[in-house]
Amino acid sequence: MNNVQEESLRDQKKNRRRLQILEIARRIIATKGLRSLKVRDVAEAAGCSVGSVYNEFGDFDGVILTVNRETVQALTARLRGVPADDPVRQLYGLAATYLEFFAEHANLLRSLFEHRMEDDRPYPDDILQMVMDAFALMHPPLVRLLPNADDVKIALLSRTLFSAVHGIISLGLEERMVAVPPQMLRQQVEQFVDTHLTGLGILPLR
Amino acid sequence: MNNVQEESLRDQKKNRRRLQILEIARRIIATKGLRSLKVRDVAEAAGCSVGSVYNEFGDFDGVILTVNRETVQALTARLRGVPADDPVRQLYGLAATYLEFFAEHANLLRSLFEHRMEDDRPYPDDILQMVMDAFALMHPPLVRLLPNADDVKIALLSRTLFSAVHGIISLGLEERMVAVPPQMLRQQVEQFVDTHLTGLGILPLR
DNA sequence: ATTCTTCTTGAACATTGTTCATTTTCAAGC
DNA sequence: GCTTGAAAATGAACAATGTTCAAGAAGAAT
Repeated sequence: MNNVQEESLRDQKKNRRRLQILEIARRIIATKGLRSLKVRDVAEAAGCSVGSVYNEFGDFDGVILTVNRETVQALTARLRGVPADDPVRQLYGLAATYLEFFAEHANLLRSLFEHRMEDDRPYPDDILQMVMDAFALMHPPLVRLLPNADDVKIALLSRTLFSAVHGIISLGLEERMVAVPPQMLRQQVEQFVDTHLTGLGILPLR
Repeated sequence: MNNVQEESLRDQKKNRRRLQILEIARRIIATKGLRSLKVRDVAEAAGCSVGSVYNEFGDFDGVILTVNRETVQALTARLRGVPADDPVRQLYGLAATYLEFFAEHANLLRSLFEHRMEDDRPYPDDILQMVMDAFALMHPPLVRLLPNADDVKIALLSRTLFSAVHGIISLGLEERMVAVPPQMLRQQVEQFVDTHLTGLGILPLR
């Protein structure tokens, strides 16, 4: 049976507007940081009233969370593009790709990791799950490299290793903190993964 | 010569008030998070007007930054208390102590690492420097363990390793993100340091 | 064409950071 | 102790920004 509902004119406009609001919000976050994102700026740039933003996203956090959701989706897509031919190269590739993506979209990533909800409302579960899933992308290559290890242990190792890389990169790119030159950071991450794989017995000691 | 100026009544009150404002701001951040910190709440709890807060700290960021400054000072003091008898134990101790401190003061640490300035004003240099100094506390034990290595390389390694530990802990304690049980996190950090020291050739492969 | 539903609007409101003219407080000089 | 001048405290007013909602506009249904 055919459930394809033809889209009404109303829905078309609604969708177009929704996309435009998100595009503008993302651009502002990316260029000027989350703290510079203002409802009125978004509404004006999108050519609609502030009420429409609320009508579409419930509250302003809704806009931010939707941008964050799309950020982690884009990140995951990029990470999935890393070749899976050789597991060791794949691990290096995941770290290097994360660095690239973070460097390109630093403010968007900060929005994803640093945004806090008002009061104590919980962060949406689906976003958290997507982040964890992205961090689990080191799992398959690690399984191939450590075929005798417990699968639960590998899952934990994957999260740990990716979290460590995240820490190195997010602090390294923090222009607030004595900016590490990008080229040096790349080397730094590579060296780190290298040493850790050596410690796991995957690479030979040098 | 004796420069000890006896403190005027005026200065006494000023200092007392300053301390009280900071104490209250810290308590609010620690218990309800940075986003719940409001000038009026602080002023009321400190028994003074909002103007006095501004008079003392310039703007509201000034209050936050002062709390953050004291947080990194307290952190550094705790890290300096780690015994330096055995360098390997010292490294484990630094990681474990960071975990402890982070777990006890999660919201204060998040304020330190996640607070962004309005517009694009730069984060105060002295705070950044203090954070880097704290992260450099792994330098001395690493020098002892790798006596033949280049000192600049060790400095970088110290920052890398501490940043990695920071990433594991800050994401692990993120109750937003599928909370890792604290006991497990401790093990996780220990295992991580273990593997990395093995990769550096400091510990034997197992 | 008419009616009904839904969406849009933007002025009004609520919250919160910031300023500043006025008042108060304190210390110094007489 | 009183006077006076400087410094600080006050809080009402202002500014910036998130949020709501009654009224109107736009599209869908008949």
